[in-house]
Amino acid sequence: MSGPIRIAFPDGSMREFPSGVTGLEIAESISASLAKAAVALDVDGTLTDLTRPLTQDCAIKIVRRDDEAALELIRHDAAHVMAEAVQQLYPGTQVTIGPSIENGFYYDFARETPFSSEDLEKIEQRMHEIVDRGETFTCEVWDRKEAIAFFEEKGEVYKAELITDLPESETITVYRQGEWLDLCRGPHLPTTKHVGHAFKLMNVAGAYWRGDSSRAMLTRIYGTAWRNEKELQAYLTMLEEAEKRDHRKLGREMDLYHFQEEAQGSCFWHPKGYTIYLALEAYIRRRLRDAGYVEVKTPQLIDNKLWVASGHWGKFRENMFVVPDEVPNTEDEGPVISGEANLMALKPMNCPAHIQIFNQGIKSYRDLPIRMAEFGCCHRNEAHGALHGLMRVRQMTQDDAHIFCREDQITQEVKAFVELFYACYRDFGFEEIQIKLATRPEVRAGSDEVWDRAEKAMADALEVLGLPFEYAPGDGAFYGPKYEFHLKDAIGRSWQCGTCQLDFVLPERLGATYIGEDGAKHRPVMIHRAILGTLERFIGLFIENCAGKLPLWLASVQCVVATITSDADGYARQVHDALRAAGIRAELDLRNEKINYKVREHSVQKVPAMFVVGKREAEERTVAIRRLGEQAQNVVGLDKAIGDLALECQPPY
RNA sequence: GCCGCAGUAGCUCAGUGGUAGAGCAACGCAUUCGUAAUGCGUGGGUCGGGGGUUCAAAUCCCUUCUGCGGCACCA
Repeated sequence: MSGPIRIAFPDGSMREFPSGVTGLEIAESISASLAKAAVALDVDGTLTDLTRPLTQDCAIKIVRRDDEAALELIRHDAAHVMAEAVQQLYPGTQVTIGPSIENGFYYDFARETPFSSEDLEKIEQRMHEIVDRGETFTCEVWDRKEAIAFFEEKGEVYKAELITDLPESETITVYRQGEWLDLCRGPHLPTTKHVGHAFKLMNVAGAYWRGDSSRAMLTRIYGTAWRNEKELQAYLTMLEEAEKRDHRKLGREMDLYHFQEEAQGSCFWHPKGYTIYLALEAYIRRRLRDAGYVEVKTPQLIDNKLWVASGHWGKFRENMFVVPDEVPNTEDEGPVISGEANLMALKPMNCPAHIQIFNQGIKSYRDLPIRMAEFGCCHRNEAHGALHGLMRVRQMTQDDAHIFCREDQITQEVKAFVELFYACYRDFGFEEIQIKLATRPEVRAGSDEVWDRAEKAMADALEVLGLPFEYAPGDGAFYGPKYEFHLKDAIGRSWQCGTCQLDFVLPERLGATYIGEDGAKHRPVMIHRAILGTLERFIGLFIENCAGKLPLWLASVQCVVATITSDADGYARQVHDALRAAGIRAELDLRNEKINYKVREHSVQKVPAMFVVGKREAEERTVAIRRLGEQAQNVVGLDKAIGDLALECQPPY
């Protein structure tokens, strides 16, 4: 071994150790208790095994089991422990991959018969035993060929394939825990005992080998794992709470909308739900108008000639509903459709139609940018398994718009859009918005050179705005790169809402031009953009985000006037009329029920304000205000109460 | 579309081969009550659809549809 190496500690101090020293030895040199608590070593920002020899100068941090950083290891190790348990209990089951994920871990198995929920209990039981056994995790470096031969011999063809596909430069490491071992990059905790017992297997699901739908379907078991029982319980409680704010459940309870099998994936908006929808649409319409947009309306059903020209027929057809342009056969016998008619399609997007409007007449460079908006109802033939309440529907309405501009206007237009986007999201109180820049997909239109330019323009705009983003390679639309703005639902699933897509391709395919300063024809660039995305998904997410307690301006019923006894009926009607006259969405509850019952019912319905009136209020011309979620009653003069509420019902824009 | 699970009254759910149940909701009657469930009574079902096994099927088998959780795909 060469000379000593210099180790930097988190407090800034520096010490020398002989080359080959391990994290465990360093911890021991500090204190026995630290050595006992230590589970891994952070070397220059990368987690490694405690027993790995250090041979270079580096900055380290000793990770204790209680540290946040240990969670990932606990989860990854739990996956290994689960895999061992499964192979013990169900010999012949092949292991594939098992990473740690947010809140837990999973492992994909290849097995003829699927796991049942009783199997999960057994596996969990065995996992506890393996943890108690407390085998040491040891890392071994194997020869590539021998490793492949070993796994093939064992019948572990998936593991063998993984090794075969690892780059030559990669060292093949295997982690052993007692009798059991797995191909793994590591790092791991010192022993299986360190996993602890705060884990739970959650569910079984199918998953394609290597995420490829043309390959084998494996069985995935999901689990959750935490540092202690308290954290585990807190997580399980959070899941229960989240279930209560599921927009599908709330939509039914609050009588907002429903779905039924005759129109799967398309929403039936009830009066109360549609009130929310209309209020939201009106809001975004005001925003767009003031941001210099014009609004249009284009056809639903369009001949496939246009879809062929736009490229949708080639690249997007499997997601389109196609309709033959013919009179259906009305005879009882024989096919309804001849199969020979010209085809039309329900529009899956508005863009080609907007270009048709742009193409009418001659456009000058002075006309640009043209910001053309449409609350266009689109249909997409989504796979059955993809449908999910309002989040994933087949009929959707986007707050869609296309900005036709010159290349030199791209940056300013994109920037203006992103600013408008954030101004709107602030109004809804969404805090966590994740931005992804999705780049060229495999199936695409347009030259690489055009894509280079478009992707660069998109990245530059975000950098100018100082907004952090991640790349989503290959996720772009077939005509251009895009920003995806993601929001999370109640249980943490991420959904794309807003979008902003740069498109050099469609204007060319559909022959859009403008006359430049030089008197020659030029191609406009097209920016496809949506702030809320689809109204359906956005409303679903927003309902989950506020647990059904919508802000006043969006609440379908903003105020209920409820009487204590029928003596106050006449006055209650006056109050109700006055509320309506003030533009407030109010309802009247004159039922012969106790006030307790009425308060409970309207609270469950999440009505934000109640005006309770009895004999006293009628005599004094007041109302007893009770706000949702509060116990207190506030007796206020009628005119002031209505004035204040009307003010509060104003939309944020 | 793929893997798994589920489908019983408007909602939540019980019912493992022998006459379809409960709570809430609805409806009727009584009750006029001061801030989260007043009492009594009544009606309500092709047990998702189709086929099969059986003397007999909500229950067992096959098939199909839809929903749920993932995967794949995507706003």
